[in-house]
Amino acid sequence: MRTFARTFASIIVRNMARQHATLKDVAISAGVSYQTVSKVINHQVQVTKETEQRIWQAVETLNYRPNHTARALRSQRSFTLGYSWPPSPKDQTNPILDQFLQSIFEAAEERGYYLLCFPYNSDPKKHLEAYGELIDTGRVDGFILSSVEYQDPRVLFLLEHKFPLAAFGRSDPELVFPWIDVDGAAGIAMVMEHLLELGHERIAALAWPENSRVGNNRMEGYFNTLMAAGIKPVSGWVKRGEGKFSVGYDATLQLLDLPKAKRPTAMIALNDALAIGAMQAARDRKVAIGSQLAIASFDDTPMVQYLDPPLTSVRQPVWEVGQRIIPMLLDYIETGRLPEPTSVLVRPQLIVRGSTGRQI
Amino acid sequence: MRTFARTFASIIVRNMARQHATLKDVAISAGVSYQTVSKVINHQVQVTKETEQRIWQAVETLNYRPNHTARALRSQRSFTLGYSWPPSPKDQTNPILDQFLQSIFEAAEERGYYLLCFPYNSDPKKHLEAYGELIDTGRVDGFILSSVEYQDPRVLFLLEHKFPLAAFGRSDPELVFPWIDVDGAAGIAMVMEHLLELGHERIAALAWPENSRVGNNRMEGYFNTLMAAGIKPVSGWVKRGEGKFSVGYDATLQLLDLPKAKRPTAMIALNDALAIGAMQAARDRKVAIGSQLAIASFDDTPMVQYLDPPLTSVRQPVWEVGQRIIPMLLDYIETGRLPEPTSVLVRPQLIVRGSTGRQI
DNA sequence: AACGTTCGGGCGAACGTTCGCATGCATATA
DNA sequence: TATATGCATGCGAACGTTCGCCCGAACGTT
Repeated sequence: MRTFARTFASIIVRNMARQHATLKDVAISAGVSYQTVSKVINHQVQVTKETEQRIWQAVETLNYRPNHTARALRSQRSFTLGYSWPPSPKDQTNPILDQFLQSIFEAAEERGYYLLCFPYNSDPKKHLEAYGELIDTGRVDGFILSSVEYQDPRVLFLLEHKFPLAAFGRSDPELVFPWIDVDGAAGIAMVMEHLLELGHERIAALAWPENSRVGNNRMEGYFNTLMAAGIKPVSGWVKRGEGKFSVGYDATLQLLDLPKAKRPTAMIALNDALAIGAMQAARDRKVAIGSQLAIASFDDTPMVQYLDPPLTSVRQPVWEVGQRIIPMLLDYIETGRLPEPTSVLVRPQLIVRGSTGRQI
Repeated sequence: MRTFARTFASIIVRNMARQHATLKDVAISAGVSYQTVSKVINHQVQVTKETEQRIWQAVETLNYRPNHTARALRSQRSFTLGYSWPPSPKDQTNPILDQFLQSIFEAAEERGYYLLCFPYNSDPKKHLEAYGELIDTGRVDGFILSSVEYQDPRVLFLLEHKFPLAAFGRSDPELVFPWIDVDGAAGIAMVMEHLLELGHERIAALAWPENSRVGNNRMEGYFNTLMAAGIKPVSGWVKRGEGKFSVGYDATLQLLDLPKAKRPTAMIALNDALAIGAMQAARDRKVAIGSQLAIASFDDTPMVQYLDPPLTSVRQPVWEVGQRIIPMLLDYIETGRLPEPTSVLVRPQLIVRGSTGRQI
């Protein structure tokens, strides 16, 4: 037996007697039928200047606002977008969450939409149920997704149900849906070229596990740049693991404990936490960051500018992503056709700081 | 002339022919009237075991889900809560946002509610309009507020409109509304007692401007503890400014450049960014953090555990705040009476690390 | 035998919109 | 003068629920 109404039934409905003006009130005040008022408000029909004038006048004096729920019921559209994202682990902060949210809220509001946010259930099956419920109860017109992976169950589910979505991040190339992504390969390539220019040729990498879509994309920038420079990658110099401090710390200790001839002079990290771990390892081994070991990373968490030395990092154009993903989704919802272009790749920006100071 | 429907009129309504089962479908399938189905689903009426059985069976096979919009229209309740928060400045990350959001999303979902998030408009007048619109269009049943200040316009507005709210943070004592807050005074007092135990008696403070409600509350913990220990506060040792790196850095340099006899041996900061600035200043003046100068702060941003040395800081019980604020608001909405207790103060937790290491 | 009570369930209405079509009137056309 | 065209507006219905009231049958009580 389902229980979707378990709380509903027991609610004591409050009567605040808060009366809003309705279409009918406006109609009476303006001396027309309420359907005409509706049409004027929605700019659907031509009326005489005077009638229109009277109607808007009445709207103004009665302080009329169309009831969203009634409008949604009749038009079968909720003007609401669903969004849920994986929470960041306790020992880390999501560096782009706030900005991304503010950006999509603003872009959505501009077109008359709001965002409905719901918890991220770590059990994929239950998480998909949440999407199903929002769809079936008609609460949302589409979804924003982020942290998309290969064969992402959410993407597959929504495609299967032919329900509109737009994602921050790619999935498998053969899955066609609106997405926008930061060109991670280009970002790391910028870092690599920066290091090459500084004279580094022995560059290690702190990477993520091989099943990470985002990680693999960023690492393309590493391998491609090395290849283009005619440098053969050293297999032991690519360390993989979770993107957290301890992984970066341990991996870097291993690298620094290599015999001098086999030691890298620079390293890139796929995110800031790894790089911060690397910096601590360097300090513990009395290796001067910047001059003896250059370190650079990805994300540009605001506070890395205050590390000692400040960390060179790649900054994602988060605000832009938010501003662009919303129109993609809304165009899809409102026209029923995939937006053109269906997918967008934006370039990140390299922020050079002291951690990649000139080599001695 | 208002334009609330400017986008609405021009929308090409898509016909995805996505058919959901309705009450009537279930009723036909179960051989009863659709109103009876409604009552069974909402547990409002007694029916025979067999009838109920047939109805739930039909619900199951047709995969029926009550249409949220219709339910909201009829019952005049949206089962949605509004939330908007001030975006963090570009050079800082909001350390508790993600956890707080996940917590309130989860707590709300548990009682059948979702959160509608909308952008924070820095112009207070326009920002209040957003609240007004959500109220007037019936999109939300109540609001969550955070970063509440003295004479907070949002609080005043909602109280005036008698619209339900619950806040993370206090406002003026004479304003009665549901709120939950972290006891900042207690948090700083814990830090102060920790420093006193270590033998420090010369303790400076990096504080916020005097019009900050949260800041003043935290500083109570500073002054009260000093007074209780019989230590007279030194006026020049309380530095005030925005809670950012550069302020902490500059203020600390000033303190460290005092003649040795007038110099503090420890300092507290009202947030992590200030403390990180202080640490950098200490490094630049070759002052050993922990032994020569103890530094402690408030917030416990995840990454401060990775600073060198790791930073002693006060951690807010963010998850708990989220779990408790939602029931406060929902009880208020559903019963129409202020929740009991109307306001709650929770204690933060002191996390001791190397930055307050033993004094030499 | 007449009467109240309880139980199971039905019925019409309402929530506030939008939609499709009809209608009346004035103007232009045959 | 009769007929087509356009314009401004009205009308009934529908979206999918919940709500309040009614009704008939079964049961027990006087």
